[in-house]
Amino acid sequence: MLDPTRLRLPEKPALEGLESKWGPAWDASGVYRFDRSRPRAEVYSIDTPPPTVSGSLHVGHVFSFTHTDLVARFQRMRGKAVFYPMGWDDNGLPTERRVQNYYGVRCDPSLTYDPSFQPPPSPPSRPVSISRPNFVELCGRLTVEDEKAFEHLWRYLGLSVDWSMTYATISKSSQRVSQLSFLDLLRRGLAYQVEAPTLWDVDFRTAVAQAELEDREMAGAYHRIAFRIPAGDDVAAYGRPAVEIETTRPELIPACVALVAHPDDARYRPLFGREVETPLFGVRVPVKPHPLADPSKGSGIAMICTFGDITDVTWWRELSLPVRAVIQADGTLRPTTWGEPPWTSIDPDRAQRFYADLAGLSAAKARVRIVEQLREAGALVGEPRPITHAVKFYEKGDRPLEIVTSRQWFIKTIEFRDALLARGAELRWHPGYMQARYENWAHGLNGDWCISRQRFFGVPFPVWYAVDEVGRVQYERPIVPDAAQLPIDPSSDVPAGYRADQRGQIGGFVGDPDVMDTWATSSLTPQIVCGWPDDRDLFDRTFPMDLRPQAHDIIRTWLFDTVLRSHLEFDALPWKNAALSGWILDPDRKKMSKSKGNVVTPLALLEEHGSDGVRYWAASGRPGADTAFDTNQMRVGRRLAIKILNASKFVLGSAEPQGTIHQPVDRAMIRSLAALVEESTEAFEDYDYARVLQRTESFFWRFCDDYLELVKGRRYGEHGGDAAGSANAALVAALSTLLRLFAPFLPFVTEEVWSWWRDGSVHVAAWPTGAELLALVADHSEPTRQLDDRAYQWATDVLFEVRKQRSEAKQPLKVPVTSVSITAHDTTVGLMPIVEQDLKSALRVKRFDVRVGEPRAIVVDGYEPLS
RNA sequence: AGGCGCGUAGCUCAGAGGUUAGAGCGCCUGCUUGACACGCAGGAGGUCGGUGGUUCGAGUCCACCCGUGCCUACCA
Repeated sequence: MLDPTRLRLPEKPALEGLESKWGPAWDASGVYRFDRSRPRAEVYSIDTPPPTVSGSLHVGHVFSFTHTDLVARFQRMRGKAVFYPMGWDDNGLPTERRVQNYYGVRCDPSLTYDPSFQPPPSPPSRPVSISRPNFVELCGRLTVEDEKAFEHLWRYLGLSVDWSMTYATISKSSQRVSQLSFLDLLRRGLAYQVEAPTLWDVDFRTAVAQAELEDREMAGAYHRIAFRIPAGDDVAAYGRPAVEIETTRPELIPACVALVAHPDDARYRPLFGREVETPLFGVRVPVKPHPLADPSKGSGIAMICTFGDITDVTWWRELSLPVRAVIQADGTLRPTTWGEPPWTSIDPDRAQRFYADLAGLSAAKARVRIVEQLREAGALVGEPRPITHAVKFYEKGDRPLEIVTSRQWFIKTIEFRDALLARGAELRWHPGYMQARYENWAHGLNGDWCISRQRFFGVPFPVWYAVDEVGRVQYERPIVPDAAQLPIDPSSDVPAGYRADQRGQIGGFVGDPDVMDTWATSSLTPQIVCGWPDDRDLFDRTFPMDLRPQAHDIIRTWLFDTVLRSHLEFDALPWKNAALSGWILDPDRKKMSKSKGNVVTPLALLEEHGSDGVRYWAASGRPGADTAFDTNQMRVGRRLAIKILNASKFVLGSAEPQGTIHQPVDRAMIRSLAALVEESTEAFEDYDYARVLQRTESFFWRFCDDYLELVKGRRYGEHGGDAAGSANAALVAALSTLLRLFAPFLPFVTEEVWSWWRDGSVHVAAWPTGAELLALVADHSEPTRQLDDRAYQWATDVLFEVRKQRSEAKQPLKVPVTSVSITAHDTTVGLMPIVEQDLKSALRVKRFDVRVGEPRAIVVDGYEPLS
């Protein structure tokens, strides 16, 4: 166990510089390299979240990535070949935005590639227009820089990633996987294209998915508006000349196609099947019954517009209404000619006059204008009533979403809802209650997954369309490339059987202009990292994966979509376990975010508190629990690391002679350490790393404060070589065990100490077992165990009591205690000979006067005056 | 509105039905002790959010309520 010739103890051990010492050493020795010769059963594979590189890593990333590393290190020490790659999510809108600002450029897809283009040295005030390939090149250039900075931080933090296995979501190989999977879904009819109302961001001018929505509270107003019931109609049944609706979006009146009320609503039943006239525009629209209409909302009758919200889409579809769309892709009201279907009016000139004022305005401006018009026309009943209400936004957007009809690609989701719920139940969630969020989301899905985006930097749809003799694009029959060709970019590559000069020509072809949503590629991370489909050997050794670690706010996107893709592709779960990390909260309990200006630079944190210190803080956050940002905890972690250095120096500094562990106190310590190991292993297997750290730490402090103090004199040989040998053997065994228990949490300090006396890395040392400790002790009979435990307990009781009295007497420790009088039960008194020597040394007590009696008393009689 | 967390010392958190509810930080009092002053020893500090219930026994289980955070939803 201990080789004195191997021992190298530093004079003054310190934490400073351990990160830059061990990072490169691990890299050189390859301790974290994945051994791909191992069979699936001996592999532990991790589907690491690829952080978005356009931006910076924040303390929340450090927090959650540490959690994954803890598990990876545990599994590695358990003997698994850990498959732990690292990815970068450089695909998508955040990168586009960052490149635009960083270089001062804008993508103009109509331009052609300029091979000699160089971005201006500093961003010009007016952005430079560049072609899509040039733009994509700049995205690549910038993300490479970002990825270097990210890797440096992760290495400094001590993530035990195999750095030879990094991937980027925009890389050629990721694009190949993404396009292959898409084409496979297309072939099987699981991906389809359709022109339909879709959620639309008017600033980014792209479709977005349901999963990217968020509600924001906005100021708005209810407008009560009168729809005239045409003369000549029998209005007696309704009894009034007009019906009043309430709306928060009066600017959509020109897009109104019907009114709707609940079928059972007696107030409006007389109107069902009749027509009413829209104010200002005089368009006749039917009044229809539908159960979704809520009699208690507004006036109980609503106008249906194409399209104000998702309910409008439902009504429009289910009631077979026409489309009368006014909001354009850029969010302004379109020019429209009244008098032609569907823009028919009883008074087209009047309608045209009103509308001329609105055309071209943004929705917000049109709202203001139309309220004036309605007021003048007498159609506004009362004044608008201000309210605040939840409005749907694209999560990265600045203006409310609109619903715009456009041609988009979808992946079938709805019909798999039940199967996906079953997959969710099959997955092991850590913590378990996170499954509810997945189920919430699956239950709430209201459409298939829209994966096309009208953007530039992303994985292109690998399809072209023929253009027929009259110039129509044949969307129904996409031309697909051969799998071997992938990845392709249809905007520059040419389909088989065509020439490049036929692009955009009659009888020629066009490429699909869109790119895939970033989640459409991110949802394939298991396929990407495990080598599907080109590296079948790697795939068989790593898939389905063991663990997906991620934050809980992207269950509805990354986790759900990955389960969907794996279900569709392999009819299997992509991983066995999902571990959800919580968020980092401010001291005031709000989620830390950049906008609040309270994000700390992670590297500065690591440098100040040491990577081990920061990891200690992160590891104290239980799976799934939101955790307060607390530099105090980092200081505590740092102190623990320093304590490990010093205690190790003590243990190793005088570890001769080694003997058998035969002293009751030593045996008791070893047995309780064995119990800790068993508990820790079980907790770690259940992903409860926080518990392991907490228990190990608490054991370690007691070990230092009580056990080390108790055996200090003995191990220095004050009570003979045999007694010293037992203490030394127990100390060395305990140190070896504790270092390995701490290794996943504090990789730097544990490796440093390990290197003083052991060959190889602690991070590939075997995870400790209770059995290996118990084997060091010969006698485990019940009477012996009880005696040992009672002796150790009694010794710590005396330790505590005498320390307390010395402290109250304000006596320095160097002052010897002349005698301690002890009154106790006879079984306790019987323990005194076992622990008396240790206690005398530890407490500087000259003599114990012991007698049998009740009640128990431990009394310091006096202190020897210093000469 | 429905669902899921959380509520324990001033702060951050452990307490897996069973002695007198714990730790760290902070605070107070001592102490340069031969691993460590980046340290050591000791002390003060609690109606376990509330009300009922189950139990020999509840911080722990059940019901309801309060506060707080998040997820979800077709709120015109």
